[in-house]
Amino acid sequence: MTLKPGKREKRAEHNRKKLLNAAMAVFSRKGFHKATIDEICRRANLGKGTVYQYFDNKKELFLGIVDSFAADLGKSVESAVGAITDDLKRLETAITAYVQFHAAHRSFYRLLVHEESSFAKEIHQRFRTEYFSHLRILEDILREGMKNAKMKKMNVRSATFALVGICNSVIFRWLLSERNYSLKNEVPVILEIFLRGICIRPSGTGG
Amino acid sequence: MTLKPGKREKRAEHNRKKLLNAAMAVFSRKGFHKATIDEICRRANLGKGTVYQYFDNKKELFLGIVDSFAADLGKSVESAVGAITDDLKRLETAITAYVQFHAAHRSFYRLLVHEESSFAKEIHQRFRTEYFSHLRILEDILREGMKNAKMKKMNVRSATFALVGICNSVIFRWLLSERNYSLKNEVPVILEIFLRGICIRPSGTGG
Amino acid sequence: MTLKPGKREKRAEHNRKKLLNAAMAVFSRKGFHKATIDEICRRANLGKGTVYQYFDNKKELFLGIVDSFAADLGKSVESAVGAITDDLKRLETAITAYVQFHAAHRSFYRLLVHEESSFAKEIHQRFRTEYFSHLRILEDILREGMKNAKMKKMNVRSATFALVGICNSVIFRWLLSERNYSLKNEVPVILEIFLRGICIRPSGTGG
Amino acid sequence: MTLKPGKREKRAEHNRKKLLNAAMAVFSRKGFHKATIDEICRRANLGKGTVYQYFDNKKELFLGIVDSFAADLGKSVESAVGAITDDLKRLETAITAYVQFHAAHRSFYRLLVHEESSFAKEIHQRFRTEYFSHLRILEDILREGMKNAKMKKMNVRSATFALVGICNSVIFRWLLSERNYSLKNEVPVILEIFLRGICIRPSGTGG
DNA sequence: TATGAATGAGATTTCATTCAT
DNA sequence: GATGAATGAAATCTCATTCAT
Repeated sequence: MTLKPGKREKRAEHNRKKLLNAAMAVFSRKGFHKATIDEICRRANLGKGTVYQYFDNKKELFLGIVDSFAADLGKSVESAVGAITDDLKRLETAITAYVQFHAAHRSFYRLLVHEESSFAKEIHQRFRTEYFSHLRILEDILREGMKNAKMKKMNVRSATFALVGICNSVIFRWLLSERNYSLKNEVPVILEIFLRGICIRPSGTGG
Repeated sequence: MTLKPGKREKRAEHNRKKLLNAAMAVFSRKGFHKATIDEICRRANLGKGTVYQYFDNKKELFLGIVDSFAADLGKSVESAVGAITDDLKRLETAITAYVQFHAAHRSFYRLLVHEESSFAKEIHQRFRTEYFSHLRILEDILREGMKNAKMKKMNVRSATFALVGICNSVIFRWLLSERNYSLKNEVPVILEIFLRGICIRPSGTGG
Repeated sequence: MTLKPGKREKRAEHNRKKLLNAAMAVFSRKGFHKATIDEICRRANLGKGTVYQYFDNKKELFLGIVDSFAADLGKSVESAVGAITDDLKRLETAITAYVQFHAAHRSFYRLLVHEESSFAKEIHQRFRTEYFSHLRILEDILREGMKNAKMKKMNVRSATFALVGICNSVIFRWLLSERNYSLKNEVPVILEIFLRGICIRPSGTGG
Repeated sequence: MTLKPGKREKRAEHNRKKLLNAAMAVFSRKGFHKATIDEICRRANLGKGTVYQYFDNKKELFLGIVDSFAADLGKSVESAVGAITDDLKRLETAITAYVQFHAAHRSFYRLLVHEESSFAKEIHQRFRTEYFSHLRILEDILREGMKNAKMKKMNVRSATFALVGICNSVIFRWLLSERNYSLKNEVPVILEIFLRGICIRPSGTGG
């Protein structure tokens, strides 16, 4: 019980890590609200009070994870990009790193991007036809465009999701902002990117 | 309280609607978990028990809203697209309808896409630098590309969000799926769309 | 909807009966507390409000059943005993009628004598050994007595239950009374009946 | 609040006991359903949550009492019987212990045997004549038998209750069983015991 | 410093009863 | 008379947080 006076901080750091790991596991399985401190500290093999030694409250614990998760993600992308100089290559590498990091930490990704994952899934399952009737419309348009040789042949579903992803992200940004710009004005941007991409001369790039 | 003597069912339907509206308002302000049945029925000017006459439980109430919301969104996009025949025009119209519908129902959109809106905001505010260090990297790449005249000049932030949107959406789709395809293989798709768009002949269109 | 003025009472009586039957069924399956008015009137094919036309409240409905049940039981025993004159024969007949009536209405019997039947069963199952350790002791005594030829050879379990039944019933009576007599003084009565019965000359009667 | 500094477990055990006692008191006054956790923990001077630290739910709390009660009853009978060797003496002692234990814990006995004591009492009071019309018949028979010198003179009411007790207990046993034996066949057993007792040679014993 | 028993505000849900139609 | 939508008091149970040990 009595540690050499030098080991104190060591143990403290160790416990903090144990807690973060346990919390990460539990939060991403259960979502923020359904996760309980009890389960977290049981998993960390630490007393409940100890949690409050290191984190002010449940929310701070959660944000503590976000913190370290975000830092890791940043580092991961950064180191992947590394010394690459070609812009497009850098972009590709960054995207790959980003995507793979999330695939590797899928559970927590869910937590961050679609907080209540189980719910999202349920909604999807129940309203595949209902909720995604607009998705269907978009799909139809794209499919038609491909048939008419106006659009590149590719996985329609992927393209649709990409489009919706752009839209949602733009909307999301707008919502988080002070909303002092018109969302409608973003439509051309969305359209431009989705239709023709951001490259000036799309010739001469490998997939 | 002042109702035309037009039958019981009339009122029943009326109350159901009142509940859905109240629930929509409360859920989207507070998120699913923080919203309370109490507040919902207070806002609807109805007794607590009445909620349970129409919905089995809180979750069903929530899904009841999603249901009608999704139906409305679908109808909105559909009717906007209407009789338009040109593919690209259809697409633009659909996107506009989609974006505007969400802007008009922003509170509920938040609920669906980022269930615990307040949380998302908090994360953003607290970790603007931390969490979005990868965002910064992407931004840098894009900015550089624009400077080097490799990419179109546009709002860097918008472009970045568009890119992240595509990525997230693709990841999300993968997570909801049975994951029997490799996420890594989606990177070229993302890249292709983001860089060169989905149109086959990008010539002759102004930004 | 408008009945001939003479049929009114007819229907009233009919509905009352329907309710009593439905209530009997539901109460005896679920016990008093778990039974709901809803289920009762659904089963009776009558509106919820109608219950309150005939009975002041749930309890009165319950007592209404007890009432008619008790009346039936009384009639059943009475008519069985009928014109029989011999005392012992009367007794045997009465007991048979009593026992059989309860067997025929077992569900409601449970309700009356062991109100929360499911609970009683659960207790029995969980504590067969625990709770009935005293039962085991009694059984041992009786078994021993039979072995030593002091007691008649009979089903030990039946005899034990009979004994406990006497005890419980006597205790029960005492509890319902003003308790102005000593329960201890009842022990000899119990013992006398159980050991030697209430007949004066037990000789010459067939079992 | 004033506790010897003797460890956490000490207090834990102490609180568990306090809860059991409080629960015993409340349950036996109100019956299972009318008893509230609130009242129980108020009486125990403990927080509501504490109840759930020790017992999974209300039912388990209830069964927890049954458990300890049953154990005590068993011990009580056992120790009373102790080293007594004579069968009849053992029996008498056991019965006395059994009866007295219940008299001492009358409130809980009520709970076990007639779960909703208040109800039983109410029925008795309201239907003394109705419900017990069959009791009256039995009483008449016994009274007649005593007058005719066929039965021993004793408190008619006590004898009647004893008889009904035997019957009910036998019926009860049958109900809890798989019912693969005929209840009717138990009538001779009941009759034999009630009329002539279980002793083989009833001669030479005074009432 | 670490612990985990104790806490109690607060949430969901049930259901007997009322009363306008 | 019959109905069943509306009601809201009341009950059980959860769990983040505190604090004595």
